[in-house]
Amino acid sequence: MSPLTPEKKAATREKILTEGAKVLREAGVEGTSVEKVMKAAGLTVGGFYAHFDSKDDLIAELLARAFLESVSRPMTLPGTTPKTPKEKLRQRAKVYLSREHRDQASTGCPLPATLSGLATLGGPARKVLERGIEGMAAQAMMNLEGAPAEKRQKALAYTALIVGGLTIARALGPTPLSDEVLKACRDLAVPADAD
Amino acid sequence: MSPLTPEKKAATREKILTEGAKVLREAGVEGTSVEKVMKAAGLTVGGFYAHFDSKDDLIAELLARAFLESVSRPMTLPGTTPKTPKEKLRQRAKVYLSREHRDQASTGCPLPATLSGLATLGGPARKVLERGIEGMAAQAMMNLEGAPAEKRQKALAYTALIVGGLTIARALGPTPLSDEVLKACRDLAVPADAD
DNA sequence: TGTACATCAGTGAACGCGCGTTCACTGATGTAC
DNA sequence: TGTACATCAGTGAACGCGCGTTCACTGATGTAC
Repeated sequence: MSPLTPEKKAATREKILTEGAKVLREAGVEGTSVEKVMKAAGLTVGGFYAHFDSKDDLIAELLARAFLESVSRPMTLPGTTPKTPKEKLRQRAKVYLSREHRDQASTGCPLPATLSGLATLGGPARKVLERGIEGMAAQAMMNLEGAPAEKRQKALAYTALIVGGLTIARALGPTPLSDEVLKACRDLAVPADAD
Repeated sequence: MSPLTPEKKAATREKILTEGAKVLREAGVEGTSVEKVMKAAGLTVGGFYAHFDSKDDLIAELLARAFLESVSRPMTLPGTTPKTPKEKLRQRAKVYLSREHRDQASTGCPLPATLSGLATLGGPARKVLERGIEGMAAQAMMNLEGAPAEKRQKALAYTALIVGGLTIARALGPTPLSDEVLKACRDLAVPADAD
């Protein structure tokens, strides 16, 4: 039926997406060049267009996947088993706002590197961002209490806080001030008032 | 002594910086091209290097100025006179996280458009960012209560929250979700518990 | 006061470079008979 | 089973473009005498 096995092509596409995800998280939208991604996948530039319509097409797909990963990422630290919703939120903030997450951008949240670049991009990428923010907020909502409207509002602010903290910390690099920002956001994200 | 009046040259430099500031806030570090800035200032590309060593030199100066402005910006709404520290903080958040501030990037806070790009830039730009964050936090600290260490921590988290909220809102554009994010951050920034 | 000269802010064309995209090609794979 | 052919993922060179930067120039301004 087909001259090449479709599985092989799909595998190549997967490889491009996997490597592209790393590049995107490190270099942002504008820093992600087609050649860089293809080289990382062990291929040459020209072949790219057998898998994607354009660079924007790739970026949109990468963002969509990155958000899915980001949301489905385990919220717990290895070796710990948080019980209460509050503990879960605290662990999530601890992981998201950790020095490790700040310093290893290539496997972490894609938002800090991409947020600024998205304003330039067109409609599709913005829709992806919208779904991504909704996803992060929905994840937080599961561990909040109160009326739905109140929970949603808290979840959105919580999301903005941890994203803002990580974005600033990444921009500052590994410095004392950067560490301070991370800690300050951890504490505001989940106040230690109740338990 | 000199062939041209130095005042005139200084005025031209000022014009480049003024117009450059607008471009930077709208287009970010990578979107700010020397030609764009010079055209906005009513000049041609070549003349740029009579005033600045390089594009990076311009960016660093623009950022430094933008932070100064951002910090010295009045925290009050026209026609109102907040009295208590809490009221001042609330007004600051209201202005910073307003739809107007989100939609008019060219005259607002430079952080959302520049944060992602700064990771790429070298040491000087990072130092400028550090001073900028310190400045914003110091401004918030003036209206916080408690022990100095506690105040500083709260101020840093407050800064990350409003910057994160505005950055996400700008990336989303003028949408209902974007409005929700702004409101959610305003409420978390200054809880309505005490007065 | 008038003329010749020096300075230099700003002009505009050119440079090398990396980008996204195109395209003629090649070679491995699968089909037809 | 063996041979001729078709397909198409991937190659590698080329394209047009915008970028940061350079550079020979020009023309208004100020100085020297």
